[in-house]
Amino acid sequence: MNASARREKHKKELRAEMLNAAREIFSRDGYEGFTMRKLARSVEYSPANIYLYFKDKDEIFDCLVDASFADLLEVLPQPNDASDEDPVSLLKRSLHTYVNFGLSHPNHYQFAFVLRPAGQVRPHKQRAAYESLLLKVRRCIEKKKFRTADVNLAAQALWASVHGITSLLIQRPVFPWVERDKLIRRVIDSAVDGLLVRNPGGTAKEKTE
Amino acid sequence: MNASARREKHKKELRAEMLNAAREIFSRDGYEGFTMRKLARSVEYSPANIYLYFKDKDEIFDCLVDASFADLLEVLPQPNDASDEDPVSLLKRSLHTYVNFGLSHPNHYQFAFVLRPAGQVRPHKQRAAYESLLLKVRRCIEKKKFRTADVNLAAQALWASVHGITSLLIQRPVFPWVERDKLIRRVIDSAVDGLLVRNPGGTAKEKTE
Amino acid sequence: MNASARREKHKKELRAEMLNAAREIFSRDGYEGFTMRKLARSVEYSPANIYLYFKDKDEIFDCLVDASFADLLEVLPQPNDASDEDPVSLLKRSLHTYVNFGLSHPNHYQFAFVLRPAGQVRPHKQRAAYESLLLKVRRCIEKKKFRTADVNLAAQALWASVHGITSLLIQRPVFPWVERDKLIRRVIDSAVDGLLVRNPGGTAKEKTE
Amino acid sequence: MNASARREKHKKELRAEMLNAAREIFSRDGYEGFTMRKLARSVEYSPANIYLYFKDKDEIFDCLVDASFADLLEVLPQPNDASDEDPVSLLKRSLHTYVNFGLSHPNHYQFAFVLRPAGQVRPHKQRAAYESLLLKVRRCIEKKKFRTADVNLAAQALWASVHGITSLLIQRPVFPWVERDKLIRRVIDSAVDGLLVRNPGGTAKEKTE
DNA sequence: AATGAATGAGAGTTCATTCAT
DNA sequence: GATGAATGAACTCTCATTCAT
Repeated sequence: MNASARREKHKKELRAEMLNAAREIFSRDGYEGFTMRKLARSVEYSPANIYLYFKDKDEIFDCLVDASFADLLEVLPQPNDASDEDPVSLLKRSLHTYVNFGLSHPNHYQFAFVLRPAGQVRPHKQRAAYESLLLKVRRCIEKKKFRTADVNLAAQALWASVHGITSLLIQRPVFPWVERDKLIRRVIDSAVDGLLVRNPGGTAKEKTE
Repeated sequence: MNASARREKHKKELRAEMLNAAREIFSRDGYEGFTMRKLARSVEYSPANIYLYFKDKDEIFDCLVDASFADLLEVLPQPNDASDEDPVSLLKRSLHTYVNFGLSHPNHYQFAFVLRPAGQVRPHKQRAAYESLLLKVRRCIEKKKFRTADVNLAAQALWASVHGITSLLIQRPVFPWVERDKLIRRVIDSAVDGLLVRNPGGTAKEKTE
Repeated sequence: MNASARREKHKKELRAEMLNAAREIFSRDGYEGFTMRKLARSVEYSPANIYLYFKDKDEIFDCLVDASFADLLEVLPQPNDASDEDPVSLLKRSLHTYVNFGLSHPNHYQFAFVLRPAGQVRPHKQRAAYESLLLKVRRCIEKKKFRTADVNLAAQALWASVHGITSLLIQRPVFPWVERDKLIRRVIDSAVDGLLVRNPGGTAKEKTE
Repeated sequence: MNASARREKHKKELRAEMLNAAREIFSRDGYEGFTMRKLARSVEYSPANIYLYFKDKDEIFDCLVDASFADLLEVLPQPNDASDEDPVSLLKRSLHTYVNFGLSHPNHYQFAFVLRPAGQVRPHKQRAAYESLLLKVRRCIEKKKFRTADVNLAAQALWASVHGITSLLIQRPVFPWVERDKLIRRVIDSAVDGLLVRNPGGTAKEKTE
């Protein structure tokens, strides 16, 4: 039906609008700083109305976390494609994508990795993102590119580095950072190159940044 | 005056006691989970009494952040001592100290680098810690150990890596991390070695972890 | 009109269905525990739809009270039938009926006599039930069975007793009551026998319960 | 200290004032109709202030129930005194006291026996009141005044009657009751006399009311 | 120096009710 | 006849903060 379909659509849009406003507030003010009333004010509806779209505050939060991980996963290069790409290059590309995702969706990133880590985050989707990294690392190991055979060690070291640069850039925007892209490249290159086997020819690019 | 001096001393002690209790609560319960009443109960004074020592909740928080940075600075190897140590080795030692400080004082670390990034952090002491890192990086550059001459680029890349591993380990204690020390060494080695000049002899340790 | 008649009928049925559901909820959850939404969910209509059948929550409540009294009246022995029954025996039978009605329709009884005494109960139907009692008492007096000629005094004393046992049994189901039927009989016998003239022959049954 | 003592006293008075206001509201509006805000308005303090005197709504309610039973117990003739009084006469006196207590403290009575019986009332003091009745009934049985030897049967039948008249008079003040005292006497006399052995001399007063 | 008493503001949430469709 | 969407008002309760003493 046209009427009911329009209504359905409107409902979906409103929900999305609420989620966007909520993400903004959560990121700006933190978990406890978010209030249903702030959200209501922001979307210009009554507080009560929000409860027609979400059971409670936590449901909103969980929705946002899920969505953030889903978005991240979507943007990450899938390990199955890029069939003949050099695994190290694919890996670096992935790490760049990760950082860029964080920087261009800082709110999403906060949800995924910073906010409220104490309150048991359902590890569901989180794990999927980590698995995606594992896969790419495993490829490098299989192709004898890495000095280590410990997939988890390598993956976690890499994650640490990219998380570090991403979260610092997001959380301390006023710090006098050097040129952003150069910095990111430096971090990722060091983190990956540090894992490579030291063949005479050296995969590591030798240019002085 | 003896009496007033004693009083002064008592006041200082009480302030310190309050700050310690506050840090405990802040890091156990988070920023919003901290309440003046909890603090009052903990130090066994009335809530009102706290206001004789601190203007408000935020002042307490800021004090703690400052103190955390001060503590960090104190523990970091001072660049002037250990004059004849290899600057790269000194740098690595510093980075390890940084991570270890964070892990053994997670509360301090949270204050210094994670909590409430929104509320304008006064960059005061924060900068001092960064300066300390800059100094050590500068040494490495002066001694031609690094491929880059950009002190800030190198320092920031290093900081990103160590912050990454520190904050992840603190914030996600339940994640199935590999052996902690090995992971930290891997991160720091990669980050630093990635900056080194590639002399044939290679400073980078070649052992497969 | 056939169509409109059918509609009228449907409307009546729906109203009745709503009232039944409402009674269930009112007596399960109490006056305040009843919510329009619960009712709506129970009859599987929208909350708004209820307002087409009832002005508001209170109207529903009042309807139920009225209905309860009507039901009670229906079940009470009508004074005109059983013409030749001993009036005392008829009276006792009525009182038993009253108590049993209360116990087997505790919801009705709560509505009729316990719930919301504050909110002005419209005395309409309530009075009819009392009249029915008056009639039977009057018979006893006319037949010289009672020591008192004050119909109201006798009726009210009787009502007090049966209301007492009924409401206590309903409201305090966990109390360690003695055998229920014996207790009820004891209450009613005392209440009625206490009103009888003390003829030597004595109507009062002399068995030790 | 004078100052602190005065404060202590003031605090007690305020608490008492709050309890009185609360009882009023609970009785008028029922358990759910009572709100902390109404109470606050009534004592002319801020809602928050009430929480300095009572943990929450339920604590207020429980206090009132306890106090009501305590008051009732206090006023009931103690079974140990009245050494040589006729046990039947003592019993009747007790029942009159019970009814009068209810009528002159209708709010207390509501708390003790009507309000919120569902939510587990702590049976503590309630039982004490019942025990007090049991004792007096037992005396009557020991002195061969009663036809029944079942203490609980007799006690419960009596309780039912007096509860009936008390609660009706309280809850339906607008009903056209006959003269109150006469009615109460009639109910109690019937209830007790109905239990007596039928000796030729008859304890039952033979006057036609 | 210390505190008991008090409060305004605000949190999340629920409810009866309305109204355009 | 029926309902989806919306809301104002109210709820209990907590918090940071103040002020007279």
